[in-house]
Amino acid sequence: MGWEASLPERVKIRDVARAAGVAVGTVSRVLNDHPTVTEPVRSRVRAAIAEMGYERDSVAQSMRGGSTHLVACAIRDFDIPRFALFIKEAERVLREAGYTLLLSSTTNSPEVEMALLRACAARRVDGVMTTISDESHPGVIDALHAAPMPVLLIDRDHLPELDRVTADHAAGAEAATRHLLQLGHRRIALLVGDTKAAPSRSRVEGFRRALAPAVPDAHLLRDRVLTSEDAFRETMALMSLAEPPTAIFVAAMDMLGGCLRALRALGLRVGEDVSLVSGSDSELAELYAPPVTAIAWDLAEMGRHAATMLLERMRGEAPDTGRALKLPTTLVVRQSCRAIP
Amino acid sequence: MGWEASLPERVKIRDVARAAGVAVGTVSRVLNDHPTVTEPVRSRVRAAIAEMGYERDSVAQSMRGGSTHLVACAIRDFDIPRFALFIKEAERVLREAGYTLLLSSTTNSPEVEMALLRACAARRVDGVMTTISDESHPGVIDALHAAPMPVLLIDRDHLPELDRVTADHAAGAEAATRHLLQLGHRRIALLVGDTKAAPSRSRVEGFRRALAPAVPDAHLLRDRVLTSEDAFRETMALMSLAEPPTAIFVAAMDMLGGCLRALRALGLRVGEDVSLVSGSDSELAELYAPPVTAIAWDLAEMGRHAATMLLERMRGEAPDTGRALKLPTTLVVRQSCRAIP
DNA sequence: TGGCGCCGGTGAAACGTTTCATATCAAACG
DNA sequence: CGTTTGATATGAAACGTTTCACCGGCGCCA
Repeated sequence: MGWEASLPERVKIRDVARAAGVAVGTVSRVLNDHPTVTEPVRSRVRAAIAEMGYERDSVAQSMRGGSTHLVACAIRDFDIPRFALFIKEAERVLREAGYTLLLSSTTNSPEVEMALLRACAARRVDGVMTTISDESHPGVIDALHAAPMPVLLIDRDHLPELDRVTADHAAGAEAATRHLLQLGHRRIALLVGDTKAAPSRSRVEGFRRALAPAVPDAHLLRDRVLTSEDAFRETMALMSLAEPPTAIFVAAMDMLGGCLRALRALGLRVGEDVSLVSGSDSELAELYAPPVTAIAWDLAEMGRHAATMLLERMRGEAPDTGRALKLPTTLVVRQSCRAIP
Repeated sequence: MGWEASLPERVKIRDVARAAGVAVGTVSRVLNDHPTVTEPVRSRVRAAIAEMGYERDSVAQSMRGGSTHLVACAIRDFDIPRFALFIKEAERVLREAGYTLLLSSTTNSPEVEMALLRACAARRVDGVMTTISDESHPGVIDALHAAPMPVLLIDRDHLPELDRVTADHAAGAEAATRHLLQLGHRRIALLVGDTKAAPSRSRVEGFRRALAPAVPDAHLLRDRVLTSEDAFRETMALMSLAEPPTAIFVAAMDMLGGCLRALRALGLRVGEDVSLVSGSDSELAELYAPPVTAIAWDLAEMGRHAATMLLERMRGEAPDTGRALKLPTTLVVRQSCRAIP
């Protein structure tokens, strides 16, 4: 293999210095583009570096300097396909700024989240962007505040002292619900994720706001829909009620598939037998027959901004107070909702 | 914020030693569970660690020890939704083994890939799992061999001296093509990605094998389909041919959406006007109307095995020769293919 | 020509851990 | 009782870089 036995004895700054006939400090100054080094020396050192294939050891660099140029991103579950866009853009921005992305799953557990923050501190990670699963968990909140590096929250809005990027889920949910109301729907079911976290709570809030002064039927409000199977099960249950809903607003992220599977299993036609709005847009929503009305927002932009804000904060260019960016959501009206008498 | 000005002066091993009234070396031995520490000393040190909230600095640890417990994963593009499953499982296995995943996009460029390997060396990353965009690029091949850490290839099979996990795309493509042939199709279009890399080449190979002794019509063979827009464009072009194909095998990963968009734009019905097979399975394929016949393989298992094999290699538990794991593909027959006279 | 300031370069300390040779001490043994 | 042995703990070196106090020599001015 090459990497196991006969390690070619990594070349270090000392070897370069010896080869170039200068002191190690001088090589370091060349590497870091210090002005106080004369041209002949600089090029001699550069030549030695090139010839010997020297590569800086960033562990040693971090050891001395402090910064690791590592940024951690932690979310509940990577296989939420839409989140890939967030990560992709965040990684791009960070990479172009010389940072490396470190990815970790929180598995939706406060304990894991606390462990993660500790691990980031131990690794001297320069910055963290993360969701958190339970906004009122004191341990996690303490850990966030005690973190020795800047933390940016993804889609969480309850800690004004931290930077955060969110999508306007309340407005999205309100618009979706109004859309259904205008079409004459009164029995509207809502599927959301964990209401311990902002997105689901905001969606419920927007839902209630649109319904007011009427209040939602408790039977039609289902939370803790976290997996595709949950969505399948809840949809089955909803449509088996004595008085089933005339419309389903499947607001939990990427749960449309589970819902559609259930409707298919029940032999119900979307748009005909039950109207449908998805809380997040996807190719599936776009290309399904009929195409499914959905709430859309720009996850790539969200990732881009998250990375940018975190970079500013790490560089100390940000104000003392936490900054909030709330991205707009839009309702993409398609053909999955029918007017009812 | 807490992290900016008044850093609470991180507690180090020396402070713990002083508090416990022992030498730093002793604290280190307690931390690393060395047997040569008496119980009273051990518990005294443990108490001091707990009380002071000491946390090991893993940068310093790596500095001295060598291992960073970092594993890099690099693929072309994260927003290939199916790959999230791979990453998710790989991350889980690695995390449970005490490693942290470092994620990077290669942007399908050999230069970036070479830079990435150098950066991994500089960071003293313990292992790398990666795709590579051009299997015959000498620079990348040299870099792979010169890498000072184990490298595992994802879905690449051309370097027998390296570990690798692949899916049997050739068999999948062959099965899909036979399926279409049996239904009477003769003009079958194939959309694949970059044939500089194994998956696309294997798919073409399986396609040819099924067709033999007939040879594919060059007009119906489209490679370099890398984005959804490419798939859209190529599908439009194919169906506008004087003699359009009766079936499309959209074998490039996650390109089904683009293809379906084009067919919809042309007003062509899947199954009726043109048969369709997708080279990778997805919710879209499963739930589309009609459901789309697709080639499936277990990406989660692929990620799991990749991580496991890399862990074994890093621990030196693997044989000297590169190991290959080829996951089977299955053809999930749905209703997107019609028999033709 | 001698003193001074300045430029370019040097060498060592420091970062926080692990490890290794060494010191200490009690028990065991002749 | 003196010596060996074995078990624990100690202190310093080492990891590879950056930085900083310092030094030699050069040109400039008196």
